[in-house]
Amino acid sequence: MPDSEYREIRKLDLFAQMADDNFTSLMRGAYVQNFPAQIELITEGEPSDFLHIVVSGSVDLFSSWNGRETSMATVRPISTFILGATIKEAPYLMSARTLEKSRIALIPSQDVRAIFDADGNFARAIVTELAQCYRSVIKAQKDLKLRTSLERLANYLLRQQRHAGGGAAFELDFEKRRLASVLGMTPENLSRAFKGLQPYGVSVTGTRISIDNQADLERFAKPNPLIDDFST
Amino acid sequence: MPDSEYREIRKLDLFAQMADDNFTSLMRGAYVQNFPAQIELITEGEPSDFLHIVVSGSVDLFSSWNGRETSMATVRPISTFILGATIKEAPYLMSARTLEKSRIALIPSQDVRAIFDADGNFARAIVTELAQCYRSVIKAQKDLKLRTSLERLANYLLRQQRHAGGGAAFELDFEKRRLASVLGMTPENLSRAFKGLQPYGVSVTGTRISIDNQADLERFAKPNPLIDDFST
DNA sequence: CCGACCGGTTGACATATATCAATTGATTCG
DNA sequence: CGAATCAATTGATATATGTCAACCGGTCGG
Repeated sequence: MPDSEYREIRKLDLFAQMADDNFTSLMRGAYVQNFPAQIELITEGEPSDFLHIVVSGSVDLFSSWNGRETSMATVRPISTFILGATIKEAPYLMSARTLEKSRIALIPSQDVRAIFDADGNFARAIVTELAQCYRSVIKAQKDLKLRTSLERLANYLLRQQRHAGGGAAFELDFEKRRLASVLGMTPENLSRAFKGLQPYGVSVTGTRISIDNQADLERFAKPNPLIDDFST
Repeated sequence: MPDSEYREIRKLDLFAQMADDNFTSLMRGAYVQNFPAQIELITEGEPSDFLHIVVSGSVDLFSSWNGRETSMATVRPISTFILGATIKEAPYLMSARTLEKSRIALIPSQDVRAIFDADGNFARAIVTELAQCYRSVIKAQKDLKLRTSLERLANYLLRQQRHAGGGAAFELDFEKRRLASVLGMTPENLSRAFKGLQPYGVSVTGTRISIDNQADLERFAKPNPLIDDFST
């Protein structure tokens, strides 16, 4: 593993505070691999042998049932995924596929569990990370149960805008079809939802979004930190 | 706190393996209180000062936005709730109210965090519990995004049946209006959904459910451990 | 350059779900 | 008991969302 990557991973909240020795031994067992786009990295139901870290590129977490499929989340550098399965030593609940050419680090789950016992700082970091993931899903659940698809889109745009720096115009970082799936609707409906937000000053050209009337959109979207603020 | 309760709480996965001293000091700071039905114990957005444990009775976790409200989960003895907020030292994401007369233990969040650092077994238990909660919400999310309301009800009935011992007839443990909210539908629709399951051999009398054709219902519901199995 | 392909869009339509209003049936309480 | 609630149900209707088919416009490879 190149030194720059090693240091990037080290800087992750999950690893930043742990003892050098422990980090080194965790990394000794790790693989880092390049994958092309559209490769299925893990499949739901399989045993969770590795904790995954997206070093570059991006990964879609999705799930299927009875011939249907839905995107649950997108993982971007640098963060981990399937921490829950690793900790519980349980099967993956979601599948993962690369969205683009991606570099992924794989750390054997048993090493993670072993070092958890040996390193208090690492243990605390894992708990914090897990609690973060847990709370994120609850927020997503609230978004889904309490809002219509139009409201979900409006709030997504406000979040994305903020994430992109807060300017009136910004880029979607998803393909629209995947955005539709993440928001729990069909691509056709997403298209109509964008139209439905025009009266609130939203205009769309390809992947470029422009929010022409911030106050109006916010009045409609009613963003709420207990649903939309990712950081708490 | 009566000795029997003390021992009950001690037996919880979360506390079973920790050192006696640590458990004792955790309990020393704890309150146990009786609440009547329909009391709001916590309100979303407030700081998470206490980890809560339902000793007896039952508690509804719910959430509101823009005048709408939805049930997220029901907590029954003996288990904890809002562990995520306690760990993150972050505001509650859900409100909680007693569904019936209930006995609740309250452990100061800062004590939980302090003992986490001091007791490796407790730390490991917290991580396991958190991972469990996390995975449960993901399952709920999949249930919601991948299934129609009829399918959600069918699978709920199968889960409930199993939980009640597996016999053809069993009792709902919710009021129907709350079940509707948990399943993400209106009470009216739940009523129609029960009708919609009649062709698959489901009959309903008040809160009593009878599954007359197990195979038929399962063929329709297509239960899947990665969504419906609570234990993994 | 052309044609195949693919994502996105649009319109027509079907289905699922919510809403509103009214009724029923059980339970509580004076 | 009888009035008042309240959950549950039902029917009529409205709205939201999904499905299907057609079309558009870019991109890519021969």
